[in-house]
Amino acid sequence: MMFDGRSWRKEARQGMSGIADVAKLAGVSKSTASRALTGAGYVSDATRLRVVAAAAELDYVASTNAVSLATGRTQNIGVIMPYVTRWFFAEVLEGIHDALLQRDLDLTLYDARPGTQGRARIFEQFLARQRFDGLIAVGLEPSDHELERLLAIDRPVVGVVGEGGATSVVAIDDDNVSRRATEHLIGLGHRRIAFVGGGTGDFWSFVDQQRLQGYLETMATAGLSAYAEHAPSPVDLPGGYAAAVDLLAGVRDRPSAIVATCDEVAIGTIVAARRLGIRVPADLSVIGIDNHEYAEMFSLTTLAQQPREQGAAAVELLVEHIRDPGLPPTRLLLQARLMMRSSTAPPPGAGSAAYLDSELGDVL
Amino acid sequence: MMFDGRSWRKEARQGMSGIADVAKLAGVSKSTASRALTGAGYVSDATRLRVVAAAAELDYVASTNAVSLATGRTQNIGVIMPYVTRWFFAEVLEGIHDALLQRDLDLTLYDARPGTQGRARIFEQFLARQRFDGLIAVGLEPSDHELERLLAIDRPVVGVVGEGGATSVVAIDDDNVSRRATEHLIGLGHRRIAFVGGGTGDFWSFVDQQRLQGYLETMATAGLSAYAEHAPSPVDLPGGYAAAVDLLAGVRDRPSAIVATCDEVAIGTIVAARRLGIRVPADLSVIGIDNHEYAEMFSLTTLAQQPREQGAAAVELLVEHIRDPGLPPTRLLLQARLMMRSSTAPPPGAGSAAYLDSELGDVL
DNA sequence: TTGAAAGCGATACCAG
DNA sequence: CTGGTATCGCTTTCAA
Repeated sequence: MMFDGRSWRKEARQGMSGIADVAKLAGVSKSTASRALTGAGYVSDATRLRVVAAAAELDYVASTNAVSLATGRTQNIGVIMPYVTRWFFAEVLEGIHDALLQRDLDLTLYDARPGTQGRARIFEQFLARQRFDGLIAVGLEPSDHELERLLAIDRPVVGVVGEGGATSVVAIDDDNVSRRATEHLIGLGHRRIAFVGGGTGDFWSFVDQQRLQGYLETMATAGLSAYAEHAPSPVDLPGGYAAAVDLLAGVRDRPSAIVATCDEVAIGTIVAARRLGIRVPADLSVIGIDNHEYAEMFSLTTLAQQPREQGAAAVELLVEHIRDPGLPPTRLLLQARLMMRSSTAPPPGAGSAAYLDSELGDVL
Repeated sequence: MMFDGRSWRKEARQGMSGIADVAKLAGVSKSTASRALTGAGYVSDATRLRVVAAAAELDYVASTNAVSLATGRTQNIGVIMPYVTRWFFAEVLEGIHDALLQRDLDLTLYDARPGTQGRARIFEQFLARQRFDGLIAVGLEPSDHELERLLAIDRPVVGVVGEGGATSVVAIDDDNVSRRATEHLIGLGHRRIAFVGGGTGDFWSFVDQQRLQGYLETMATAGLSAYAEHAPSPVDLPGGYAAAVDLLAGVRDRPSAIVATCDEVAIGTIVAARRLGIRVPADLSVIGIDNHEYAEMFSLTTLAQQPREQGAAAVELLVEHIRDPGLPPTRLLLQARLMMRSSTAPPPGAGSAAYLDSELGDVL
């Protein structure tokens, strides 16, 4: 006895034609149609053409669910990140998105803001669904428990920013980057150099820790530890602004230069300085890390990283891991480039005595 | 003859247990297990408990692909927007994301930047796949052809920002919003009021057109058409900065107040003014639209909209449309609220003659 | 209240 | 090179 299973959902793919329709129109079997369309297996050129024509004729689009079920591949990549509103993350996201688009892969977004209930749900429920062939984790900094959940999913994971360990990672060398920023300032003749940024209490991100570390070590190496000073702040523009006001306002012997943990903080610092009547770079040098979209407008000297490229590289890496699950974890380190603009200069009383940073030569 | 179809992909769901395993462990049939887990159909409490326990025991997670294939529901929502890096869009995205998370729905992101090849691919290929039960289009402003593709997909669509027409929309009344901004300035005694922002050539967004329109009409109504002036600029901070420099630098009889098309442009304007030695609000009043995260830091008076709420509302609307496909299109207009800060004041020579905007009363 | 079996729409094996 | 058929893992009908 025939049972019409369609009855309970006759509207589901209403109008959509399936591969059976294509096969019928082309006068071949479903198998052949499938082979012709996917390119897997032998099909004569003649029939392929007929099938392709039929598919076009019918506006055939394969049901991804059916394909996924049959192949075990979702053609979808998960992206999980702690912020989508911050510049770096949004840029990485776009880089990932564009790279995926080119490979015909979809992107499912998980916005896992630290400390939120949503984040917990993502780790407990959403990731377990494994609606993706692989996952890109951007600056995630998972807790031990979260990491465990992450490794429990049976799909390759690639990180952007951070250490990696068991998974592949693309990042810049954060320690080295703040070192170069600091050295640039020292090279200009500054001694009293402060570091602005990094967490306030709860969320001290790994990246910021590394950058502070690089700064401190560089100061120590230069024998400038006594001048080292750290003004913590939320890692955004208003945060940098507030921290800079605290650091600079009404103080007589303030630092002559500042290393900011990122451009947002650096720009906040510049805005604060201007408001306080402190001239940049005449009275105060500021260097950032990022090359934010606003950097040029504020003439900010910075170490440029390319988040879009990092996103694209992560996609490449992930795709390789999906193709070959046996691949060992890689650590891809991208270089940051010093962008000389005019927020840094020799310190106030330095005159011509200041010597130029070696890297400056590359630019001039 | 038995054929073991698993051979070609024995690793696919390795370790994952299916509903068959759950059923076996609970000592029931797959059907019963399914009913117990999904809550559809009759199951005795006793067996339900056993099934649920078995599922927990095995860490059972339903294969979304199989579920989708069987039910025709993907449990996934598509979000398409022209930018993910701009404040408003990123905020809406977070609002949508969080609302979806609560409803156990996934989010697939389509970043359709105007004029890019990727955008074309999204419309031609990705949307056609219909990997979602519904779509939210944020400030998309589709071309005729794009709109056609959009309507061709057999799924409900909800817009955020814009007109809507055939689809439901949540938005603020852009025309009215710039009217109120302009009236606020006029109320303070300003006459020479310029409008900054809006497209440069190619992309004149609908929203910006409406806001410019509202400004022009308000000026006309107040008999101030002669003073009206429009400085077009890219709709971002550097764009506002550049436009403001052009508008204000080295001019003797410059405007005493500016309506910016959004806060990013307004802030760019403030930064430019400060750099030029023009005091805000003493010499120049600036009002924006948005209540951007930086607005407070720049003491920006603005008409606050709540993008997160708009995103959440869009989700709500969309879910209703999915539940009941017959529902007629709705247009949900949210109110913007005037946030008085200190970037606006009576014009330079006004003294006590300036009268206060009626809306000011609400705040004081 | 439960179970058996027919789909959902594709892919991939095997035989021809 | 092509076609028949058994899956992928789940839901839903229908009969018991």
